[in-house]
Amino acid sequence: MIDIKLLREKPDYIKEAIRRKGYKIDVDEILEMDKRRRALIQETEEFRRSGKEISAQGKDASEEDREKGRSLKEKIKVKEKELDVVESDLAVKFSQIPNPAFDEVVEGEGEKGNKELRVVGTIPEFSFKPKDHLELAESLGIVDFEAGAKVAGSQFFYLKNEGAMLELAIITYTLDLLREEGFEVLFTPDMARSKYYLGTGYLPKGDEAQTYEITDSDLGLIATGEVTLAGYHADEILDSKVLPKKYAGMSHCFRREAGAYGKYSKGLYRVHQFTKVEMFVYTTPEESKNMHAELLRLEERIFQGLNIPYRVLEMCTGDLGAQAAAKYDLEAWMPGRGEWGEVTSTSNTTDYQARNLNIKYRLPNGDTDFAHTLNGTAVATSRAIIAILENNQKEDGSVTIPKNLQRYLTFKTINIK
RNA sequence: GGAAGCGUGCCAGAGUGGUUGAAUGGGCCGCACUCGAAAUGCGGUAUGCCCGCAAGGGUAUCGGAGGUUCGAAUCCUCCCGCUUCCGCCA
Repeated sequence: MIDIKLLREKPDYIKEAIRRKGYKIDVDEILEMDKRRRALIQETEEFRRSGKEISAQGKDASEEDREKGRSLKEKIKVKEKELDVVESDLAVKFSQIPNPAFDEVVEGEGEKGNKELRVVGTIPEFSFKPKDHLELAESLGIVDFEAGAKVAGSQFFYLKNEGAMLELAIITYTLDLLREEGFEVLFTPDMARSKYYLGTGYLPKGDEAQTYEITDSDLGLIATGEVTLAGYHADEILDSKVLPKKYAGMSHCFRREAGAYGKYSKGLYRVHQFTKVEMFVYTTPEESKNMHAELLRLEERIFQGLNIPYRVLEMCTGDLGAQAAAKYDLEAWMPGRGEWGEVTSTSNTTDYQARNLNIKYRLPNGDTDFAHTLNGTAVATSRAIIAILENNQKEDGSVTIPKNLQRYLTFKTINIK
């Protein structure tokens, strides 16, 4: 959520921010509700104050005053009920206000407005028609979608043999690299309580529902390690001396992908469960933009190390989502379809997520304020595997393992069975 | 899954109905002492919300939600979490 004081003081700025992101929210209605809320608080508190005067008399309170106390109690109850309704209505509306994009983020609608910053690496030239990863993986015997569909449903899969080992190698390679860069490594829970996945912006209901919920419990399967990594320091006040706190979290990710059946829903590109190493940083407002650049640099380092050609996109205002003030994606070249495909995404959520989850930091002078949080994909193994298979395929259908992964594996190529 | 216990401030730990935001100790910050430091002494040290230009005032918060009472950290109910023991299990 945003700072409600900002809304009161600069409603026009917020209206403009909402417009830039392409949201439709009635700000004036929210301001009215806020006014009403504050008036009710004042009335309630005045009743309470009177009540405290009576109870402060202790045992000596007269029967007359006790009676007065009884009637005040009733009045408070009525006001509180009224206040509850106003507050919960306000909370629903207010939480829909998105995090304003930074001024420098280019305005645009949806994906079309995104800006390509650079292309890195060489797009491979094949003397034959390159196969897509699904065809490669199946003939190599390293993935089994049929069994996945039978046991768990469509868009679930088994990784087999070299495929499974490849996934582990990708993870170990990434974690080694991030440890070297000062990240703490966490293997996180794959489930979280609702306040954490809601607080990070992953909604279980609606047209684009992402999250699976566990029946008869407050738990849901996480759609990303961002949820458990943000939750790690929720309701805490971090000493500014320990910032930035950098975590590399490995988890499985579960996505319902409701309404997302499209052109690329076949194969590993869009699946209900995958493994991901996520980077997550807690820092100060002063440092968050630098840290965002840092996360992007690391994502590039990881993919350069895997020798995968990619391009960097800067998201326009219309493609940031509610949480991010700025966001970059890496798209890897995927020869099988002859197009770029998203492999990472890094967002600066400023204090927006920190407000939802109550993550603060303390300055040396004792003041506290909301921290800034940032997240970025280090590697989502399923999509990395697509890029590795498709870019390193040979005419006979075998695949060469990128050099930096070979030290983690007992084979240098995967051959047709 | 069964049984018992516990949940208080940055930490430890008092407090079982009356002005308790909460004793005491530790930590931390400031000041004094010192050439400097240690030790010692003195003072300070939660957060949200509401009103206010501010000074300041009000209100809430002792795991969470309800309830009893003029008054609850203290009593009652439910929930959540943690610990220990038993069972089961990787």
